[in-house]
Amino acid sequence: MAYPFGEIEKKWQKHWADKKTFRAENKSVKPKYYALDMFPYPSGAGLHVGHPLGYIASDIVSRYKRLKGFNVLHPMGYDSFGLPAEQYAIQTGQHPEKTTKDNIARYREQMDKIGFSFDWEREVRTSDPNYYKWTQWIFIKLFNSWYNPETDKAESIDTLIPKLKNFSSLSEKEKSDTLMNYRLAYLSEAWVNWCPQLGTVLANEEVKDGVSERGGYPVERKLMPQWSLRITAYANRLLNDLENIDWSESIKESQRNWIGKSEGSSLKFQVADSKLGIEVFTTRPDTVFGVTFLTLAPESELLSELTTAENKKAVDEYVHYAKNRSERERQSDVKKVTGQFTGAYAIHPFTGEKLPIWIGDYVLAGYGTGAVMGVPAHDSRDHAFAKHFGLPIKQVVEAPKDWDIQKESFDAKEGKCINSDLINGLEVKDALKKIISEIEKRGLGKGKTQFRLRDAIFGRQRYWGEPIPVYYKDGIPHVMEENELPLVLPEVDKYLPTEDGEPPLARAKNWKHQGKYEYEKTTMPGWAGSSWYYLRYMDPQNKNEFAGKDALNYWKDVDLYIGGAEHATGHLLYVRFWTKFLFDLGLIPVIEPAKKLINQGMIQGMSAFIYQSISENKLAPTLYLSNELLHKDDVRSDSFEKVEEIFVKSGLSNQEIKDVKYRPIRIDISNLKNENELDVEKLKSKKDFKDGVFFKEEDGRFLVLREVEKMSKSKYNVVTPDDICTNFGADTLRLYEMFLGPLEQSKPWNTNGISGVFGFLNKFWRLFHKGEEFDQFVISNDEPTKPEIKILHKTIKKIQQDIENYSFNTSVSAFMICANELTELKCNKRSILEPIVILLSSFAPHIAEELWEKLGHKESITFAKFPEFNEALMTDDSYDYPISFNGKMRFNMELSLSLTPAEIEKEVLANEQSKKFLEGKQPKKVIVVPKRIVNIVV
RNA sequence: GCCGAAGUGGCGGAAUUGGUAGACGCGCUGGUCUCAAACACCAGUGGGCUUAACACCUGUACGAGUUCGACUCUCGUCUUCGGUACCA
Repeated sequence: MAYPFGEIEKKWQKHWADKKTFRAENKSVKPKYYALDMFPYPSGAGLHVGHPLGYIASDIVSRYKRLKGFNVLHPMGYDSFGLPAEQYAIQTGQHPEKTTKDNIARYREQMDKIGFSFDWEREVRTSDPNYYKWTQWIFIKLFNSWYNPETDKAESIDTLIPKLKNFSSLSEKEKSDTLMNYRLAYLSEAWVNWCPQLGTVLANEEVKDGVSERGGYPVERKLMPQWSLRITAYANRLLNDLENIDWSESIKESQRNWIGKSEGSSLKFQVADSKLGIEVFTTRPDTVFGVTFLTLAPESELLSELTTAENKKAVDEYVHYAKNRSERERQSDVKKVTGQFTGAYAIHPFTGEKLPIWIGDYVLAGYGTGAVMGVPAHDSRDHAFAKHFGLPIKQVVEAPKDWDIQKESFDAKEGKCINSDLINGLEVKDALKKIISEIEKRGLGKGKTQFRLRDAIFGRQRYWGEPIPVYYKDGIPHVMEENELPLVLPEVDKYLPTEDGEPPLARAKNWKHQGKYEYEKTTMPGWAGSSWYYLRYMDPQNKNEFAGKDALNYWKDVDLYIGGAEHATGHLLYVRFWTKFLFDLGLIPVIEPAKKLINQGMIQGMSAFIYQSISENKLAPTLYLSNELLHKDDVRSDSFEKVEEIFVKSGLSNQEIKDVKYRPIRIDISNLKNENELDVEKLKSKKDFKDGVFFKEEDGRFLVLREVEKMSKSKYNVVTPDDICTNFGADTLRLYEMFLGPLEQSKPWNTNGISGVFGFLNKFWRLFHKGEEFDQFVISNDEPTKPEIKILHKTIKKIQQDIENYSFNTSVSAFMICANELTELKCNKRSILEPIVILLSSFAPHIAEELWEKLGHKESITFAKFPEFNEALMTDDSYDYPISFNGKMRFNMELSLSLTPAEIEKEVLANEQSKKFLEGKQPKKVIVVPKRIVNIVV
């Protein structure tokens, strides 16, 4: 008989909600602890078993910290603006707000069933006007700020104006345009990732492999006026401050790569017979004597002036080609070298040589100056370009012997400079210093640091996002007054772009600032609201401020932040950026949002595939083959003869039958009977499959192919936590998700081990109960024995250490060991069990509350005190020493811990068994490690 | 290509500063209980050798090395997963 988890869990979930057990106070004498989960986007698919993994971990820590006497802030909310709800709205006409509300209700219901200790009074939703009012407010602050390089922080734009020459004499439009070059939120013409299918631009990190991350649509480059945030101003600080936060090395490394700092020099090349100059950025100015050509990006503005008449046609054609080559193509054939000679030449600033000027799409317009100096001998890309177009290759750094510079470039930043005039003979490191100072002395350029990081495009041509609080007056953008916020998202008749290609907001009727001025029509990107939500949780109801000073100063920053690693270069970079910005303005007391970050591993799904026939002939019925049939060596098996028969009957010709192909298609895993067998009848009840002909294995089973993939609705492999809560209870789900393995590791979901965890909870329950049905609560008040005390203290120590190391899988094992040992001792003593219930309460709170109440406590176990362990009570007087000979363990020997190493040695050597292994020889050496091991070298 | 993480039984995974490899759980085998099943309980379970036991050999991706002693440290090789991709 299983313990009554159903009743218990319902009872305590209600109790916690009614009593507001987990309410956090903004004023407290207790130390604070802020445990934050990345809030979810409430998708229509509901919560799957991957979501709670991190939530359970942070919940364990939160409950543990409460027991340790902390005032814990553990909130939850919803990142509720975003594309899927809008796509759904376009399809169905249903307002995204409605969809979002419904989805949130479902998420909430699912989360409530798992027994999280969230303070629900602090819930935030980014799509709520009371919330996005402050997102807009921060945008206005960004607009009104610039980054002062001298103070190295953001300041009000007012401090910039006195530094600008002749500013007051400029026209309004000119003033606006000038300041736009400085504002941290600014409007500019920018090359963007335009996704025609989604009808919007995407940020760099929303594009994966040249297609949109959501939906997988092609992305092309387009020049458009765009609102952007000047995150690049913070590049250095975003990089340097990584040193001081306890985040995983892999996340820090991806941020470092994303920021991509490189040091080098700018260098100007004069164009021959022209006033034009071309500035390049290079990290290897030491190779300047190896330059044999220059390459410009196809987007370069200089092209029109540079290109000679006879090359104009070819250049135009190339530019056209390069522009229309989608990002995807560019990326998929990186190896393909393309380019075009402009006909123009540049003058080498040191040697005066004439260098041909080329364009090539391996040069990116957005990085550096959009121009590179070609040093084919020491840069593999330049090398490939030079080889392809037959340009000379000139070696200027010594390479290892037998290195054929014509065949392969020598890119390493080491060796002696050769053929290099004034830096001849210098090591690269020294040559760099010397040549940069020479470049600076001659006024050709200067030492420079370049970042890969680009400014973040902030506008989206979409409906379901925060309106940007900007209006246009005489073509000049103005931000709204703070007291006019929020700028509420207007109603529209359709969620599609207008016929003229304007964003959906252009459909809003009479939507004008003060009834006169056009509002900005783009909305903010998905990451806007999530860039500061951790602050709003501190004071979510505040009507006057984004959060009150007292709350901000009390909670400060997040102590533990848990979420997916996929946000490494998106959200996690933006939230750091906004934090630093708000700090610069004196609005918050911290420069980093989270001290500690843990990336929980992804819980993958097991997709199921079956083979489907595809034929050109429409008359052909669709056949489905069991997994193994296609892999049989003898394809002419009985089944295949039948397959052909069917096709013949449908009127297919021999050739058409030959052309029939089979492809694996995903089917919903709810159609499976067990691990790899399909319930054919169930699948046939679905309309897409009802006319299919299914071919089974000889034994009558229809097998599917299982493959581990990301768990997602579109892959039909989602497992929700609900069934487990119903069948085994939330406590089992919580323990099981932790027991699966280390938190940070990705793993496919399988329920094979769940009975073990469930069995443990029942066993634990039985420690407190007697009778046939284990329904009589019986506890003894006897004094505990020494072994019982030892078990208790060992467990306290282990659980505490494991929680502090976020090693939850091993704590679950420790609980199991503890229950096994106490069961063995038939221990039902209050003095042992009571503290263990407290330990367990962070992991399995419902059963713990119930037992706690039965133990006679009136208050929730949340307010109990975490027991302390005493090392002295855990140790025995003796230790069972493993005795090894030449490092090989041979036998064990129980020895008193009071013995000195010399005494141990004597005892061991005197032992009968030792004599056998010594074979009469004298031991060369005896190593005794007290309380560890004895090793005898023979 | 580059960066990061990781390779341990049939499976998920344990193993303090280098100190009994395989904890705990699943699965499997045998048994007790039961009319039967479920639950529960007991015993066993890396591989090899041996009729069997005692014992022995071998074993943490592979190959070397350091050490009294290596899953753990060093060097090299291979594989898998994740991130990233012409950033000059």
